[in-house]
Amino acid sequence: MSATEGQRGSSTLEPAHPHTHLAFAQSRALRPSTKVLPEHARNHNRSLVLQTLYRTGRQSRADIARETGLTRVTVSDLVNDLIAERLVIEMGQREDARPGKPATILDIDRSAFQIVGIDLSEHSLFRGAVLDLDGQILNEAEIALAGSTGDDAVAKVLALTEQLLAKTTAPVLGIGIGSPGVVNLDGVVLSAPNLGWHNLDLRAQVEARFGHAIIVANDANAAALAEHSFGGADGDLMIVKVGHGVGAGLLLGGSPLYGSRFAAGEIGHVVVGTDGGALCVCGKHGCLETWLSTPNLNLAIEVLRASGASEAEVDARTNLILIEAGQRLGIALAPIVGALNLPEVVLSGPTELLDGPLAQATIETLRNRTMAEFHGDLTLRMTTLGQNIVLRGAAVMVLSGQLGVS
Amino acid sequence: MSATEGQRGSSTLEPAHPHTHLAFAQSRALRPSTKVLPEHARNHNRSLVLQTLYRTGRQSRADIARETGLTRVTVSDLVNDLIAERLVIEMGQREDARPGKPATILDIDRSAFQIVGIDLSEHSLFRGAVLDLDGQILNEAEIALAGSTGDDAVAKVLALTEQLLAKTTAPVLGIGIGSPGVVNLDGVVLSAPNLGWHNLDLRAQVEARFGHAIIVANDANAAALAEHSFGGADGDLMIVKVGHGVGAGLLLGGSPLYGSRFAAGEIGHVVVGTDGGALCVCGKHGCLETWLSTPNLNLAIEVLRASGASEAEVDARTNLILIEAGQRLGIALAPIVGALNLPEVVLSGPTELLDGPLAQATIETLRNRTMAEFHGDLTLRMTTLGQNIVLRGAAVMVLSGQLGVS
DNA sequence: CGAGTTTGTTCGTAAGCTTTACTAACAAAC
DNA sequence: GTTTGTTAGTAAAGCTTACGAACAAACTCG
Repeated sequence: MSATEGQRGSSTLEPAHPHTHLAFAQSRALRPSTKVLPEHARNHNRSLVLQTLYRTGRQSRADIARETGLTRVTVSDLVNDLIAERLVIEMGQREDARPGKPATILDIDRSAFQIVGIDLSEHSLFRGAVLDLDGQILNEAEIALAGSTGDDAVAKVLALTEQLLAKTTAPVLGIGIGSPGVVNLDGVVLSAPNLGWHNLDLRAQVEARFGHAIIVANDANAAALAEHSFGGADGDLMIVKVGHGVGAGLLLGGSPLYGSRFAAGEIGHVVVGTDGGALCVCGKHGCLETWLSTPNLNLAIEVLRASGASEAEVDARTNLILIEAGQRLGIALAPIVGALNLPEVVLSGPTELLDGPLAQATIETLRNRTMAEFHGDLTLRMTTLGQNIVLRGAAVMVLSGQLGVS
Repeated sequence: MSATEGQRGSSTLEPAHPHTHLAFAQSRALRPSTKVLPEHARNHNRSLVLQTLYRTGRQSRADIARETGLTRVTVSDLVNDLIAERLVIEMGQREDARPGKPATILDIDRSAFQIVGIDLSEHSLFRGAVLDLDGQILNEAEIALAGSTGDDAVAKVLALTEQLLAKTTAPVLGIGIGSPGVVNLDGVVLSAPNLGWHNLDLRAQVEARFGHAIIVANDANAAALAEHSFGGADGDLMIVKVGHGVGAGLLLGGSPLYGSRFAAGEIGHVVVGTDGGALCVCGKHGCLETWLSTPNLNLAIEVLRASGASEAEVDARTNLILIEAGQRLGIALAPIVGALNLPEVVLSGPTELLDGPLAQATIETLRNRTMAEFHGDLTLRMTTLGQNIVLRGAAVMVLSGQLGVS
């Protein structure tokens, strides 16, 4: 019997029935699935320090200690590591006059690393950018898709990546790729019909070629992360991407929802309403995409324009088309928004189509079809990040994966 | 400069641009929000050991070490703590003949503690039970609600709790309560209209009276946990509770979804379909509850019986009513199931209504309205836990909150 | 100028997990 | 009956990590 054993035995014994509290109360830990070693804890705290610096910027070690609850000693130690890794720099002493030794201001060296972000979700081209650690775009590039699919499309991803890497002017933190379709956590594109990809290990292919840290995820999930980190949204939101197809990304408690088969957010082929609808390429009638995808909307509007009606007539009937589309979106979203108690829905896509009668009709329909108590919390708006939302989301994935920061 | 600093500085310096990998790659940690101390890590590992014992049962220290990845030494140390706390007991040596020193079999002492579970979700009574650590019901009790609301209803909760505590025959691990309505993480019932509760701190009231660890949560969330822990469902599921109202509980990745205002799963007042529907108490037309709640279904069937039609005719038209209800449920669930990529929907409620044409119509409607690729993964079934689902879910909450086990 | 305040570091300590090495206890094979 | 090899569990030592105490530096304020 060891001394340790004896001590513990007597110190942790519980009082007897019926009034027993266990000494420790596991806060809300559900199903711990892997062991935790001291180094994991250290990494966590390291990220915590980075995180506070990333969000607040320009703080002293003592500031960070107060905010994180760690001691100044521990923060100093972690910061020393971060400085040695060139991630954090000392910015000189704090200016403002107050008692005590002046603080040494720290900040993440936001120009020390760069991120390559790539967006594969557009119909006719792949877009990419070099971004700094703040998610600001430093350089852009694009490559026409020209109908490429399969390995040809992969080659274009690699070519674009190469172009972008050539434009970097600092060490590369990682490469983030937002791809359409169903992507698993290992960066394997399980299915992206438009690109002819099935079980394509895109992450491995890019890594084999360039050797950086690569993260591949669904484009809408990337967009949701961007909206959270850079668009001012909080941690619970749904982003609806309207384009050639319709897809969604869900962020719950700050984390993307992937779904049991990584197909969360694939709402384009959910049937909307109980009154039929147009035939969809998938074979069903009345899928959300038949109401809402940009090709379908633009087609309807062009038919209208070619009809020879007056301009006022065309405008009025265009509005009706957009309102109908918005209502259909609202009908589809209402059960989701209600079931998830979502406070925020964000639209991404062509502003001229979405940002007006369509969005208005969507929010009205949502309110008409969900619980009234809940309406005060419910907002629907266009993204503030425009076309770069997936690129910036790809950067968030890299930041989050490499630094634990976002 | 300390030796430590010098070592770290030189050992963690990164190679130069453009080919940089940071020494550590944060696996998938998102936004660390609090510091982690060694004791937290220890608690986590402690729960990990308990968890493997809870699920597998009857293992040796070496077995646990192999399964968790911890060393035998660490497992021994943790197990000694657990034995001192009376949570784990040695069961003697392993029987089967194999080389080497025979193993000492351990198990959680499943009779060492008991749990009180309470279900407030039924319309006319509160039900409760004493359960063991396996979630088996040892003793039951109930108390007629008799129309009580507000403080009267609270008094009945306390009375029922007292009855149950009197029936316990071992130290009480905690008290779990599944309440209808909107419940926040602190056990405050923000809103439960049927009970006349608004911002009622039920957890505090029960704790003040009995002083145990109390967990209060939404009934459907509790049911979802029960279905996962005891009903054989995996970590992603939606449970739909049909009763006086209609509510749902969502489990994503093994964790309940609470929603931004703790109202996740409140789908009873989502409008279904685009063709009107009956007027709901909430003022809207065609809410899910108007199609599916047991009072409404029973009323419709009774009207039918009183109509003087033949028995065959009544049966046939009853079937039509149930099929219609099932279709409406499917219409409401399709966007949710699609958006979340949910593999499993479980129904809880009166078997005679749900388990037949209704469930059949629901699954068919779901399949007709979601992506075909996804159908192979999609199952819909009745719960296997019957009426005790919320009670047992309440026990899971206590197990998970107190031991990190479920 | 002295008192008080704040910063950041150094030193020693406690906790937690690992590695290494050991003993105990067994089966199998000779 | 002995040897060999395996498995279980313990003991000791060491490393990592975070903490508290103490302190020097540098500033403000009265």
